[in-house]
Amino acid sequence: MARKTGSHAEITGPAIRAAALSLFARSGYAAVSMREIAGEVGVRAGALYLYTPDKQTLLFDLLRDHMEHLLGAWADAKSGTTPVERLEVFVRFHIDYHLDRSDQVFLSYMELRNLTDANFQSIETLRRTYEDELQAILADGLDSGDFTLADVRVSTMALIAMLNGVLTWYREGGRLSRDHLQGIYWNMARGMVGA
Amino acid sequence: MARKTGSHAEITGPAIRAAALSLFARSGYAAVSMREIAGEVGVRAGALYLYTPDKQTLLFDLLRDHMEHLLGAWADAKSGTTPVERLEVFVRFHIDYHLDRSDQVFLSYMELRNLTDANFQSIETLRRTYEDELQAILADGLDSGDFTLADVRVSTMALIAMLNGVLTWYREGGRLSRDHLQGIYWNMARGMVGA
DNA sequence: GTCTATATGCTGATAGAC
DNA sequence: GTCTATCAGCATATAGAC
Repeated sequence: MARKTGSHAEITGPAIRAAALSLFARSGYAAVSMREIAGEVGVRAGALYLYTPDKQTLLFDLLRDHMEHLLGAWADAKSGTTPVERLEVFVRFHIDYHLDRSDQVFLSYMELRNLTDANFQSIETLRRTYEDELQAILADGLDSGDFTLADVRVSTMALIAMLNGVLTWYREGGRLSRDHLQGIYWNMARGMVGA
Repeated sequence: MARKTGSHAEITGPAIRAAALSLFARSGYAAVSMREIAGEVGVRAGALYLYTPDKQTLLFDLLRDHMEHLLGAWADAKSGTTPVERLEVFVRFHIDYHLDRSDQVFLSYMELRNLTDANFQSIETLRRTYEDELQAILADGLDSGDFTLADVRVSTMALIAMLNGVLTWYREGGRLSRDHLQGIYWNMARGMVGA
């Protein structure tokens, strides 16, 4: 039954977060005003403060939810027995996730510097946890002799940077299908780690 | 002979640009005020407008000068006859340049969205010119059979993203020397292109 | 060349009516 | 739950004194 009052808590809350995500991703946190976000949602600026104590918390909640969702999705997706299999799963998962949630991903590495120190540390911990998942795969592959690489940490950072880069240029519906793209990146990743 | 007037045009102009570069890199263009820049230089906000028509132009000039300097430095540094040699020179040059001018490089891919459309197009053209230098090396190596790669454009973007990533984590004076770092990245790059 | 003073407008956030 | 009205402060940029 649709309610007849002016109450829209279940709608407005998520709408505010969606609008903030989209606007922050497009223009940057510092360049977006609370009035703009409210305008996108269809309410006045004051109404936003029923859903967030302040603008900083709005950003932080977006980043924290993203990181937690990413870690949960990876926990569900991770599979494979050999390091090579597990690396391939990681590469394909990472690309899929980044293309499906490009705004969240983009935000989460563009707006880190606009977090307060405490909030930044909190996000950094989550991000490091995700990096460690890849690092563990590489370390296992180095031990088992499946991979040939000079430095596990450097390879981890290089792989993540390479994969993140997809966001800066790939557009769905263009020359390359997503599956084809993943295949190309998986080949490059394999070459990077000497598999 | 030192002049005795209050005129400091030769000092203040560059100082403004240096302060803007540093502050924009640390906090982001939108979050930095003209007053902050002036404060860093030791003048009042109004004095900045003797050196730049507005804040937008100040940002644009920093990015344009960076890109032009990068292209000039690469023109001086590029060498090697075989594609493999030329790729190694590129990898080492790119890392050196990025570590030597990390603020400029960081700015030039964090603040693109704060440029006006016309200014953005201008910077994009320069950036694409640089990318094309790497892309030409890969295309030559593919033709000659020195490289094995599925897609020249994808490999170009992947290599650049991987190399840019150095900025996000490498700190001079740490566990790895710069030369060691370059060697590791060169090995990974070689693996990526099947050389 | 730099200063002070100022214009005009937008900012994040709050108080109280409905 | 949302609105209107408002606060105090800071933004970019300019004008005119020195």
